[in-house]
Formats: sequence, C-alpha cells, structure tokens
Amino acid sequence: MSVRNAILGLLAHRACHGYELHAAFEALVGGRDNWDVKPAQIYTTLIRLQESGLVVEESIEQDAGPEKRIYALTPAGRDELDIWFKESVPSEVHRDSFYLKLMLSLALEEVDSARIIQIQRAALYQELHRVTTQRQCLDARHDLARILLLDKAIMHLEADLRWLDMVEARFQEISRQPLPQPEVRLRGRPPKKDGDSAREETRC
Amino acid sequence: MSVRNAILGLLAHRACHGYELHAAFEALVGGRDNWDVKPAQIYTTLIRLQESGLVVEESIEQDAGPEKRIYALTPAGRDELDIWFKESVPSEVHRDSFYLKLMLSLALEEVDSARIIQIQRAALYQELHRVTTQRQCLDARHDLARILLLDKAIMHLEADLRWLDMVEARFQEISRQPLPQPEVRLRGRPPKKDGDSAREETRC
DNA sequence: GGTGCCATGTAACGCGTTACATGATTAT
DNA sequence: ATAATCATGTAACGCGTTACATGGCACC
Repeated sequence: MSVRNAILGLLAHRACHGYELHAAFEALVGGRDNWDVKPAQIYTTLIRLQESGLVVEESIEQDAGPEKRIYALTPAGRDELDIWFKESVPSEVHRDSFYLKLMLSLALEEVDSARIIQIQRAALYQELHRVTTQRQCLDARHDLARILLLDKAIMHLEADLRWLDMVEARFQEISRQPLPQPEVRLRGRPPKKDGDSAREETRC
Repeated sequence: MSVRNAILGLLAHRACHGYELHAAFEALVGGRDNWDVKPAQIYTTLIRLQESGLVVEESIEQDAGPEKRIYALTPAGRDELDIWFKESVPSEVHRDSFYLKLMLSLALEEVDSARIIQIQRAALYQELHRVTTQRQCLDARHDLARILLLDKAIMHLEADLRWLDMVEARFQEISRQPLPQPEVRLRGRPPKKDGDSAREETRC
C-alpha cells in the first residue's frame, strides 16, 4: 500500500519510468538501510496501477539506449492520491510479534520467558545504537527529512525498551503468584452482542 | 509470519483443530479489536505448515458433528519454534507510511503539509483514547497480558504524537528558509562501495 | 574486456484479506 | 423455525520478497 501510494505521489510530480521511481523512492527514504524497495516491486506495482487505470504508459523512449516506458498519472490516479492525502494513515495496528512470542513462552513451561525478554532487549539496544549513529552523521540543515525519520525510529525503539522494563517489573511484582496464563482456552470471550460498531469505546 | 509461529506455539501446547487455534489466537491477543485474524488465514497457514512438514494432520474426529482435523506439531515444527524463541523478533523496520506521505506532500506544492499533520494527529488522539479507555476496563490481576499489550500500543501512540510535535516545531524553525525538498532526484546516493556489510555503523 | 550503471522484466512463493460456500449441532 | 455457534474450506486478489534473466552503454 505504501509503495503504491508513493508511486502515485512521485508521478504527480512528474512522469517517470520505473527505474527513476525506484531511485526517487530510495532518495526519499534515505537508502536501503531504512527501506529496501526492490525494483521488482516497483514494476509489478506499476502494472497493477495500470490495470486499475490509475496510471498510463505514456510513451516508450527508445533513443539510443534501452527502452524506457514512461508512466504518467491519470485523473483517476490523481483522485486516489488526493484521497490518500485527505485521510489519516491507519496507526500500524498492534500486530505485535514479540507480544505473541512472550505470551506463548509463558504458556509453555519449558521456555524461559526471562531469556526471551533479554534477547529482545539486546536486539533493541543494538538497533538503537545503529540508528543513533546513523543519525549523528547527518547534517541538520541538508538532511532534515532523514533525521526526522530516524528520530521516529529512535523514539519507537526507546518506547519498546521502556515497555520491556515495565513488563519485567510487572512479572517480578507477581513472581510467586501464578501468572495469568493465556492458556489455550476456548470460548475466551463472551458472545458478541449486536450493534457493537467500533465506536462504542467507553463501554467495557 | 507471526500467525505461523503462533500456530506452532499453540500446537506445542497441545494438538488442536483449526477452529480451536483461531479461538486460542483471539484469546491471546484479546479480541478482534486488537488483531483480527480471519479463519481463512488459519486454515491456509495450516496447509502451508503441513506442506513444509512442520505440522501433521493427526486424525479426523467425526463423532457426532462436523469433521475435525486435528493438527499436531512434528519434531521439525518443534525445531522451528525453538529457533523462533532463540532469536529476537526483527524490530518492525521503519516502513513508515506517514513519513512518505508527509515528504510527498512537501514535494507537491499544491498539498498542504500542515493539514496532513493535523489530520494524522487527530487520528492518533482518537486511537489513543480508544486504547486508553479499553485499558481502563481491564482488571490488573486477571488481564495482565492484555494490559501489557495495550500499554505498548499507548506508548507507541504517544511517541507518534510527540514526534508530530517535533516535526511541526522543526518546520516552524525554518519556516521562511526553503525546506530541504526531498525532490524527485535521481542518483540520490553515491555508489555503494564494496564490503559495506550491515555492521559498519560508525562510519558515515 | 571487465565492472558498474541504466533499464526492464518474469516466476514462484509467503503472508494476509475479502468474499463466498457448506453443513452440522445447540439454544431460544 | 431460526439464530448462533461449531467447523471447514476455496478462489481471487494485493502486497512484498527472492531469485533469475536480459541487454545496452560508458569508462578504465
């Protein structure tokens, strides 16, 4: 989804061929380290966009070199882009692999959950160090965008680390007391009543 | 990937059929609001796991009811699970849709980036409110796991909001000065030299 | 005559989603 | 009866990845 919309955005700037889009995307995110987009994805996405009528193959340049298919935004594509700009991006719902892992490690007695936490913390610190270092190499004036991106990553990594500390603290609080095992229980939640759209937040 | 591993974890606990796995997964993450797994995904993942030899169809119960295929973990499946427990989960690399959107809005003069930020902030606050409310309805003793999950979500949302504030502040700092437009430029990064594995972090 | 950039793809697979479909049991 | 729950799937699509493949051009 992100790449698709990014392509629309880049084409709104000016018509491009696939290779240029790939290069532009990399420039936008600051290199492969941050977001490694494969050319294959660009080209297949362009095909899908073309099939949806959001993009057209404008012309094929062939002057002294490999053929270049120039893609341009259609009015429908422009509409899609405007819609994207008008709505918020859904907040990366909490599909949290680590949480799952931790819970499953609690359910399986033969797995050491403290170890799981320890491993994750080490990885987070390592990543934090990598990103922090990368950030310090950038010039505040020229690379503002990249700095902002890295700052966001740093803030999230720090949040993850604080969360890990919190988890450990909570586990130690109740260290003797049997943990609320997320055991494989069926019929875990009461039957959903009707009319509960996503909006009834205040009700428990 | 997460669901796949979660299934392995649940089957390590005991052999199940698809429906039970689906229910167990929902119990684990605390309902559809947090992580909506469709039955279709469970069943297709089970098929893939079976094809990979990580899971076997143990038997088909048929006593007085619809048929139930009971799946069990194979030794190879158990190995995979142990490997998962042994390594850290990769830290959700910063494939940040909103960052892309913001940068593209800067490149397109006809789009108001301040508006983009404003829309996103509103959505984040709304989500934060939803999650916070949901969290307050839980019992600290019985629902510890779910509380931890929601706490993580809250911490991430707060980080996102702080980041938005930061972005706005930076933009205002340099409000007159031309923004370092992430324009569609090609050849954005110098040619990669050889031997730069992911480890050389300290170099710029 | 390589190496590296420019430029384009295809094939196959994994994960996830939506939509559709079937049928049995149990509770009201 | 009919609704909900139990239980299982298929088909098609979207997004992303890996691996493979082709070829021209420029520079040393």
